Amino acid sequence: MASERVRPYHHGDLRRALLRATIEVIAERGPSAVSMREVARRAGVSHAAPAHHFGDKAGLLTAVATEGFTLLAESLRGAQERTGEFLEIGVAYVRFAVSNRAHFALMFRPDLYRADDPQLVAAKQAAARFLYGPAAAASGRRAGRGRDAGIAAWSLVHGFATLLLDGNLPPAARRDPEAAARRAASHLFGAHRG
Amino acid sequence: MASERVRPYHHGDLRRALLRATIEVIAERGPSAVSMREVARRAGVSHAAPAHHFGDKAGLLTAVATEGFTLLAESLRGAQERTGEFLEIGVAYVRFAVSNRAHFALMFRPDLYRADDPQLVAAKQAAARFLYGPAAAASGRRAGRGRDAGIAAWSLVHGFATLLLDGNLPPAARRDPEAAARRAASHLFGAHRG
DNA sequence: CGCCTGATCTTGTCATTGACAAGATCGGGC
DNA sequence: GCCCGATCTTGTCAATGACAAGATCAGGCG
Repeated sequence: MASERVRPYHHGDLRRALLRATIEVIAERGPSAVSMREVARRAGVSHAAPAHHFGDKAGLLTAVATEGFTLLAESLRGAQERTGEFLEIGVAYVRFAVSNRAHFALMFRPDLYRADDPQLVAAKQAAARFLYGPAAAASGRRAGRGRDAGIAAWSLVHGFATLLLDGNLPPAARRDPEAAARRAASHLFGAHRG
Repeated sequence: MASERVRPYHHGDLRRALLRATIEVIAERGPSAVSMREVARRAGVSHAAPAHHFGDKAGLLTAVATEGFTLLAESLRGAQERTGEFLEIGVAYVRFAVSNRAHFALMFRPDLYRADDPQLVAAKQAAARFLYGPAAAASGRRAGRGRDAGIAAWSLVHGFATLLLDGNLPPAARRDPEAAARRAASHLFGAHRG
C-alpha cells in the first residue's frame, strides 16, 4: 500500500523549504499574515513540523529576518567593493529592499520576531557597519559629525525604501526606484550642485 | 439583584474607549499583538462589542491609523505655523513619532489595516502635503527638483523615526531624539556649513 | 548483519482568536 | 405609552499556536 508514496517521511531539507514557503506567504499577504500551518501546508508537511525546526512562530520569523540581514550585508559589501562610493551603498540598500521585498518587509517589524536573538543581532550589526563606517569617512573629520552623517544617510535610504514599499511615494519613484533613490540621496553630501 | 450593577448596558462612548484600549495594547505589546477580545476586555464590554463599531479587526486598526494621520497632520501644521521653517516640520515629524509611538507604529504597517479606506487616504494625504509642499518651495525652481527634495526630506525624517523606534540608532540619538533629528536633517538643504 | 539511539516528522489535543448569527436592552421620536 | 433602530450580549464555528506523545527513519556500533 506504500506504492504511491510520493514524499518520504524525512523531507531532506525541510528547514530551507519552510523558509522559502514563509517568504512566499509574506510576499503574497504580508508579514502579519504568516501562519505556521499555512507554511507547513506549502512545504507539504504536517502542521507541527515547523515547530521542530524553529521552536515557535517567532523563531521561524527570526530565522527569516536573520537571513534577510545577512543578504543585505552581502549586497552592501558588494556595492562597496564594486564602486567604492558611499552613495552607491545607499542605492544598493534600496535595490535590496525592492528585489527582496518579503525579507525587507519583515526585517523592520521587530514585534513579530525575537529582536534580541544573538545571531540576528550579529547579522544586523554586520549590515549596519556598511552604512555607519563609510559615512564617517565621507564627512568632515569632526568627532560627532561622522556618526551624524551615517545616521542621516541610513535614515534617508531606509525611509525611502520603506515609504516606497508601502506605496507612499509618487508613481515616478515607483517606476524607477533606483534612479529616484540616487536623486534623493544626492541631496546629502553636497552632490546637488545642479 | 441589579443593585450592584456597575456599568450600564450602554457604555456612553464605547467607540472612543475601544480606540484608547487599542492604543494601550499597541504601546505594551506592539501592533501585531492587538486582539479584538483583549481590547473589549480592557474596555469592559463583551467580546463582540467592538465589531459593532468597527466591523472587524482591520476596521478597528484602520480607525486608529486614520486618527494617527490626522494627529500627525495637526502636529506638522502647528510646526509650520509656529516656525515657518521646513527643518522644524521634519523635527515635528520625529517628535510626533516619539510622543505617539503606538499610533506611529501602526500607521506604517498597511498590511494590518485597510490602506485604501477613503478617510484614511485623505488623512494621510493631508499630512503628506506638509512634507511635499514646503520642500518644493525650499529648493530650486526646477520642475522635478522640488518633488525630489520633498522625497528626500520625508525619507530622511521617516527613516530616522522608524529606526529610532525600533532601537536601531545609537544611544545618543535615543537620549535626545529631537536634537539628533535636527542634526541629521540639517545635512539636507545645505545647512551643514560647519 | 542487527540493534538502538537520536533526529525528524505525525497525530491528537487545548485555549485563544476573528467572525458571524441571534437575541437582549436601551433611548428617543411619534 | 409605544415602537423602532442603535447598542451591546451570548453562543457558536473554523483557524491558529503551542504542546504532548507517538511513529518513522538514518547512521553508528557491536
